[in-house]
Amino acid sequence: MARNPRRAGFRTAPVAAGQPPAGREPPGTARSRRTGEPVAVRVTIRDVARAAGVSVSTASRALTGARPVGEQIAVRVRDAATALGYRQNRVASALRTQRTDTIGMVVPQISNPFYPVLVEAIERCLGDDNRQLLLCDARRDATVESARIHALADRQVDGLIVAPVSTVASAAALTSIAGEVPVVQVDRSVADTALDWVGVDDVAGLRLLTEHLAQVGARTAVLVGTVSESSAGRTRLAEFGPAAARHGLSTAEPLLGAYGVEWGVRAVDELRARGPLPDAIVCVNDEIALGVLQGLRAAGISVPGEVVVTGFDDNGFAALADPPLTTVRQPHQQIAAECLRLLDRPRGGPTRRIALAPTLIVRASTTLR
Amino acid sequence: MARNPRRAGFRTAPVAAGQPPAGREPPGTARSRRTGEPVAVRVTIRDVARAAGVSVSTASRALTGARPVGEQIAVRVRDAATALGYRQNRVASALRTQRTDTIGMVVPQISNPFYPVLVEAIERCLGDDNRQLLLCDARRDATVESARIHALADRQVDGLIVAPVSTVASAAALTSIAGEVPVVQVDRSVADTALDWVGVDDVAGLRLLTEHLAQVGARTAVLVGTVSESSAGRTRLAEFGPAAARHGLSTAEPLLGAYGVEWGVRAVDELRARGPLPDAIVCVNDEIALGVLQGLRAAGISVPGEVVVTGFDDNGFAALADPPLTTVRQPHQQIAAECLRLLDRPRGGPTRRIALAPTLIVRASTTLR
DNA sequence: TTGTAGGCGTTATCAC
DNA sequence: GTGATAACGCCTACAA
Repeated sequence: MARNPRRAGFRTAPVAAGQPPAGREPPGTARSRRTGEPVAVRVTIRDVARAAGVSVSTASRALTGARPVGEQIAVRVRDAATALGYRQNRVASALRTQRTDTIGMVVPQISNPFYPVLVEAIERCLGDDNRQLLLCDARRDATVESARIHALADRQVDGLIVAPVSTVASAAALTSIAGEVPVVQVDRSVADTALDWVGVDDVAGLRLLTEHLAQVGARTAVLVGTVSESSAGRTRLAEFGPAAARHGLSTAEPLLGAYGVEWGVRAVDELRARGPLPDAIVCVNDEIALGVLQGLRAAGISVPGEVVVTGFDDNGFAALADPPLTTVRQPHQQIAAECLRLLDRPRGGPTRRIALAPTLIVRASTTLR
Repeated sequence: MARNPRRAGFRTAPVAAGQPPAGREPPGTARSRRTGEPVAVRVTIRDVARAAGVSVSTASRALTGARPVGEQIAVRVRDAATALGYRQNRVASALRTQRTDTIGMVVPQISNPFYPVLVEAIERCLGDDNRQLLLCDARRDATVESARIHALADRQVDGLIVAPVSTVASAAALTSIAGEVPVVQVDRSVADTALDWVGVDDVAGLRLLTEHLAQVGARTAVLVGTVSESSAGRTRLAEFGPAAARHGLSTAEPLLGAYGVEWGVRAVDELRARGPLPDAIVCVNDEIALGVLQGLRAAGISVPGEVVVTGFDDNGFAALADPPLTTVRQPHQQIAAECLRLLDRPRGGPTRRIALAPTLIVRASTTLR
């Protein structure tokens, strides 16, 4: 029974305490970028504890405030930390606590001007709380998106904010990852209704627009939208008809194309080929609207004289267009705040879909002067 | 001597092997978001090793490929990993290897449309390499910037890409952090010349612009720039005079204001107050140029008929302006690639400043048809 | 080639 | 309130 000295409970030949293994360079050794000489070996909490003459545990408690600690000692530890220039190793801390204070975010394409503003808003909320944002771009590709989502989860982000590339193709990865980390969808959403979502209230937005169009005297309107799989486009498409009807606007068959300015330009051609122009052209986003304005200008059609045009989002360049574009502004800061609120709330609550009210921004593209 | 059984080399009452401490919930226990029940306890490399019937080290080697491993075993391990749905815990890995496969980036303001394109380019390069981008926004504030830089360093990013807020105020934090993590400046730079920098070749850009202006018949030109501390603005300001002179353009005193569209609009007023307009208005970036176009339009001055206008950056909306804006396009993808190349190169090399050649994009704002 | 045994830096548990 | 210690999950020097 006692023949094998290595039974459970014994350790084999432990190295003498306090004597580092040596023989290889410890991974923490930094080297100066310029000189190549070793510099500023990382200051750990052990160093702080030693300098303050306390144990590592006490130092930790004094610094994190996890538990009460003697008045005098707290000061000594903090002073030592400052003197040594100690900064907590967040990686080690994360391994232990399972918290990274880092939120992951995946957007379909950061160069779509809608997202930088949203990112900025989220980053602002997080920064106030001393958390960081890990941002990924899905290149409008659900496969890339899935890889990014997993990469973020592997890095133990505390939460995940995703604007899904596709209503259908994004669903699987999102649903599966939601089992291991809190997830909130923003702007767009997948078909799976068990996932939280925060975005603009498209119905309200279209109501604002159609109401305004009716007020400026439009009788007929057409929607220029996208065939894309994005849910925002779909909702706006679905809600346009009813909203228009409620305000006495008659509508023609919507024009659907690819997301982007180019489509807006071409849509004008398609529209003219149909026959006489409607009173109003309602675009599902500002980029298409900017394309439409460009197309109309090229065709020598005056805005708002012959036709009025609206966008959606207020992407920062809408105000600079010629004529400046009437549009619906998204409540970015509110959206950001709600996303984080949902991520931070205790798990187990019901699924939420939060649609926030937008603001109508009236500019010259719908108003004669 | 042997009185104290706890001398170095002995462990005190280790817990029986294989018997978890119990009494509290292990941190890795996940709970379903919806049901609150424990689900899918984290799969670690131990589980994989056990399932494959090998030791943890062998499993690690098989998965990371750090060292050769038996053919059969490799397959067994990989199969087990797949079957269990094992995914590496990057936090633990990072603690051990001191690598996070994560790059930090700090931009002055992500809603400045120049940066999303750059971020996208960098993200693309990284994604190809299975690395992630940790993005922060400095809110145009060097204090915030410093906090962000340190937060990223504390998270052990493998490198740091920074577009400094200020030539002077950003220098201290950047220089100090460069001692512990590779840093490269992008677009803008601080005064400290010991830091690597990658950006566009402003001199070449201004040469392209002034050459083009001379070709289209301009004789006089004025620069609309910024008083900001950004280095790009400074360089363009400094280089404008010489470049113009080389191509026989006479220049007036530059107009300097705040970064942004509004300044462009106002600059037109200031310019008109001076007297007759020059032949060309050269703006240090597209946003100012868009403002100038708007201001000129409001004043009923025709572009390019009475005055020609140029921008800098080709920010995506330059093409949509009325008239479309002649500008200088930055080589984003090249800039991104060079940043990463500098970060990844072995330490100890000389400081590099890499200025990449831009492209002139001629549009209607300088060309009569 | 494979297994054993620390240890990366931190925090949580336990005993005092 | 304080200290000793183990463990988070992984990787790797060393021994076999």
